[in-house]
Amino acid sequence: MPITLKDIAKVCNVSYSTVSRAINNKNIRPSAKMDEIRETAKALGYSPNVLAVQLVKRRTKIIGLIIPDIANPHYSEITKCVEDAALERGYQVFLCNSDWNIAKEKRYRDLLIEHRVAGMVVMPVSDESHILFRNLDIPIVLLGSRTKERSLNTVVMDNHQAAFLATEYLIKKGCTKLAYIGRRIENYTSSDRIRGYKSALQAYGIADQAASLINSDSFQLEGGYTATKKLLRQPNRLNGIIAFNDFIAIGAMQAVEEEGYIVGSDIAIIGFDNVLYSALPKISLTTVTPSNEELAKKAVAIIISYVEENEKEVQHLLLPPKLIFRSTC
Amino acid sequence: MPITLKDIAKVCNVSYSTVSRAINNKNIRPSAKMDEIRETAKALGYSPNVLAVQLVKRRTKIIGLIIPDIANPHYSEITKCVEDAALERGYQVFLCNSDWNIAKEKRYRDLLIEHRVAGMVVMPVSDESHILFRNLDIPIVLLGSRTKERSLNTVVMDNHQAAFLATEYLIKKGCTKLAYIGRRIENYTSSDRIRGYKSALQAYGIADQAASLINSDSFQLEGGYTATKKLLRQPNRLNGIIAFNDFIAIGAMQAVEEEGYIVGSDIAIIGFDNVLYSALPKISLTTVTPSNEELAKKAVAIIISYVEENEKEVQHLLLPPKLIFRSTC
DNA sequence: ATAATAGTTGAAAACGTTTTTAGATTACAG
DNA sequence: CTGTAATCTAAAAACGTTTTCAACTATTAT
Repeated sequence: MPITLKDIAKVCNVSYSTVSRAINNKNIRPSAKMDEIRETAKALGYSPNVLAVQLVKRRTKIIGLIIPDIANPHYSEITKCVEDAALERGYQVFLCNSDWNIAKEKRYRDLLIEHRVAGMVVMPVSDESHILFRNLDIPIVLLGSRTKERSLNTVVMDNHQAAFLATEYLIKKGCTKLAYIGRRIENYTSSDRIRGYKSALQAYGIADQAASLINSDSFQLEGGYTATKKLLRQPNRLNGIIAFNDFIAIGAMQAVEEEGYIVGSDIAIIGFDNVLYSALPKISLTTVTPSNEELAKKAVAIIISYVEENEKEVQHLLLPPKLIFRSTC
Repeated sequence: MPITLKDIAKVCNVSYSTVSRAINNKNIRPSAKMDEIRETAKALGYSPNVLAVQLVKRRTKIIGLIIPDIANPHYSEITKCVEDAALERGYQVFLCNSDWNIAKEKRYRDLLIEHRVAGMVVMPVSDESHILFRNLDIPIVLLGSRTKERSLNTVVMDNHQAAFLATEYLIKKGCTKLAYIGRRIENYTSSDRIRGYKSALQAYGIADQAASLINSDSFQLEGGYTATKKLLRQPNRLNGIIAFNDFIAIGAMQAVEEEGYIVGSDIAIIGFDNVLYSALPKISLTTVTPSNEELAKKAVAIIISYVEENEKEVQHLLLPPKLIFRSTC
């Protein structure tokens, strides 16, 4: 059994409250006795029972992180950033993998509440799952997705601006016939990017018939691949593709190459999210993304502001997008 | 403040110990009163305080997972598997990212002890860090790396057999001049694979001059790339490469292609670990790996056997390797 | 109807801390 | 020396549970 305060107290012939004070430096003056207590604590290998501490203090230093798929590099990178940001502030991360499963997400939500976490950072499975996190009297931060109800804190990239930037970049690179490949889903991420795409078209006076909006069957490689194949069979070949995400973009690259065009010079392609694959020399996809570090830092900061500074206001943060220039444009 | 047992007890006019029993179904017979208690608990939104439960039961249902880099797909996949395996047994994962930093690893070790986790699954930063986990009176499982001291549980792929299998496969595919690219490091993973390579050479009567052992500068793409470049400048061209890991293998692929040879037909390449990239159609690397699910399941099972079945024996599990056939051989 | 038994219940202790309270000691000024 | 303030210490309460124990209440067998 682990050593407790009482064990140390017995050895040092003091009460265990004195030991507690010695270890937490709650004494005004340092003294020989205090030193002695600290030394025997170390000698006995004392390790404070965080469970007891948290129980009596009625707060934990744990942040729950709910993400859809830790094996996906996009999420694992964010996880790393959240972990780093938490550690920096003295907090730990309780990892929850919802597996794109809303039932699991709910289960984890309850579990985290039972564990009395300081707060939760959530990348929800879908927009419907947002309601799971309302009225929880634990601070919640939605990461990377906006929501209709304004009661939840959000930290997201400015997707409108991001898509605008991406489209503008292609136009400035000389692209005259553009296509946006994505999924038409009732979802802020999607609709913001589409809006951004459209306002860039307008801002640069690109005619409607020179800019299409194509549906992808999935968010994966295949979706981008088949959509692009279809696009390339149409007359009046396009020369710029904005893909909803990097996977779709990589699928598009494959299709473009198969059809005998050269990615970058014949057809420029830009994606979103800066997935790990995109950096591979063989792929080298130009993409736009928020800084994950920023995203994570802000999210953690919001939670801590609630529990430590007694913040009450709901926060909605829009982070500026960042273009990552590589070889597909 | 959250609802407690006492709140429910007050409403139902019973003692709080009765409420506890009702909620945990510790009563032999179901009765109307029990149902009433459970209903008011639900109505009030009762959520048990796990901290208190864990304190009094003197055990948690948390497994600490210490890995070097969650953003690396290799580790994030294992993380996912550990998380799944834990969830299946009713445990949760406390994620710790050591960042290849032994000081951080130590800090996390202490933190997990303070949290009184049920056990730890560790993928150590280096062989030296093994000693951090000795004599902890918490069950420890080293995942994916063997250690000299037999006091720690280990679950690893049989690296000797794995390298043997990989080499044998190349030989049977018709490769006559082989090279192994890896790092010569005092490390079981490395040395076991080298031994496996050598015993396959011996078993199939490959002469020493037809089989080299090349050092890679790093475990990354570049290491494999430069080593292969060097190899290809030698006379009497090789036709089969066994790389210590997939990154080195992918680097080697790049070099092979640059030198004008065709991966697969001219020069076969096989890696280890089945990193996520390896599955990409553009890469499609043949590789050998353990089943991460198995690895994780066994590790979790060992920890649970200690805490729930009072197991005392240290276990050393060797998991069979698995060849993943793709297009580089 | 009564005794024996089985099942249910409430009080209380325990888990390992922090923190409040009140008491004891020290220090210092008058 | 005494009185007061300042500081330190021990005891006890609290955090929210589970669990033991003893007391009680049904239930069954005689």
